Order: sequence, then C-alpha cells, then structure tokens
Amino acid sequence: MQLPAAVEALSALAHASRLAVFRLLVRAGPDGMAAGEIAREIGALPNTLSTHLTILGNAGLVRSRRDGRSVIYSADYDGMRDLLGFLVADCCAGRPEICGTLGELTASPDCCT
Amino acid sequence: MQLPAAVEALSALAHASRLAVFRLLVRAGPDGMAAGEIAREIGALPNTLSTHLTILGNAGLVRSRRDGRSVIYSADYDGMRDLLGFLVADCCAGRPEICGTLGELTASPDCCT
DNA sequence: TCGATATTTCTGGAATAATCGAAATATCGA
DNA sequence: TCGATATTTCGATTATTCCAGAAATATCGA
Repeated sequence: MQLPAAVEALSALAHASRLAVFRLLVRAGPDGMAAGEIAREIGALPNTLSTHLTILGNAGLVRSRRDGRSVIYSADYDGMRDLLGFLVADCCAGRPEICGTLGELTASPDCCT
Repeated sequence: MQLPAAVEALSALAHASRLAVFRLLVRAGPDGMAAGEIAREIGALPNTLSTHLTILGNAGLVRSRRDGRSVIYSADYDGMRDLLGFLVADCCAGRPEICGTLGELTASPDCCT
C-alpha cells in the first residue's frame, strides 16, 4: 500500500457514520448486510448512506454484491489488513524493539493468533 | 478508546502531510525531531506544519517537549497502539476465526513479537 | 537588554466534504 | 407489463478544512 491509498482509507474511516458502518460490517462478518439494513441500524438516510458506502468501497474497505433487490455490503478484510499492515510495518521498520507494546496489539491469546 | 476519539485520530492521519509527518516521527523513534527539522524534511512551511503537529498532538498521536529554542516532537506509541487496538479488537470481536489473515499483520517473526 | 533563531497563533479566502430532496435505475412478484 | 421495493445518482446548499502571510511568543547568546 502506498501513502495516497492509505490516506484515502484513513479518510474513509475518519467519519463517525462511516466508522460505525465499517465496524458494523466487520462484526457482521463475511455474510455482510443489506444497504437498507445498515441504514436502519446506523440511523442514516438511504441516499446518504449509499454515498458513505461508495466512499468505503473506493477506499478498499468494503465490498458489495447484489442479491435480488438488495445490495449486500461486507467488510473487505484484505483491505483492512493492508491498511493496518501499512501503519504497523511503518511503526516497526528497522527497530522492532521500539514498538514492543504494539506487539501486544494482536498477540492477545484469544484473537488473531 | 471510544469512537469519537478514534475518528479524531483517523482524521489526523487522513492527510498526506500529516501521515508523512507521523511516519517520519515513528521512524525517528523516541528521540523525536525538532519542528523545524520536520518542516524541512516534509517540505512544508513552519506555521502550516505547526498546525498539523497540533492536530496530531490533540489526537494523541504525537507528544512534544521543549528543548531550548526547539520543540521536539515524537510519536506517541501508546496513542498509536490504542487506535490500532480499537480497530483490531473491533475486527476480531466475537469471531477470531474470521480475521485469520489479520493475525499475520503483526505476527511476522521480525516485528512486534 | 538586544538581536537572532524557533515556533506558534491569528486571520481570511479558497478548496473540499457532508447532507438532503428529488429523480433515476434495478429487481422482483403478480 | 405494472406497481412496489431497494438502492443509487444528481444537484444545490451548508459546513468544514486547508493554507499561507503577518504578527506574536519563547529562548538563547552576546
């Protein structure tokens, strides 16, 4: 991931509604949720939410697929990994000992091991 | 970390110059760099950069200390860990098996282990 | 104290982003 | 095909962010 792409992804997440949507989709898992369902859950108008979802999609953080009349959105775990990897790799580059505490981030025994 | 604080941190990083500054400081390590040195490295005017540094500081991503005429800025590793932790914890909540690939993020043998 | 260096604060205008109503598109079931 | 449901696109207004010049503040050395 390059800096401009990282800025785009961070910009996409730097908004209360969009971050809430992203977290919701991350929790929803690969099955995802319909756009309307997300709108209801978040409390946003469908057209506004559609804009947000497009932004998240362009940033590579969510994917979409059509299912009948609905469009199902789901978190893009690869995109998320790229973004976090960019930040963490940056952190540890050259001197792993500096960011020791960051190691505990995902090294917790019940998550991502 | 709560959602508003996460949005503030993500907003702070969602800017090409600020993200570049943050990466620079992360690489610089705990010793940090003087504001003027950062400005030169990034290619920004001192006053503009000062604004950026204030934004990063308010977001909890950098710290500052005065050293004579200079102000030394350094990355706030705790703040960074909080932000990444918020995102990763969110990712893995409840179903660790979903984000398996994210585990490789910081589990690489030469970093943060 | 005075001048030089380093950084910050203040200000205003320009660029960008957010939001909503209305209209358009896509799909389904009858 | 037609009406209903689901979502997106368009257009315009409002709000926010970005940036640089000018001035203010802080520190040091002479």
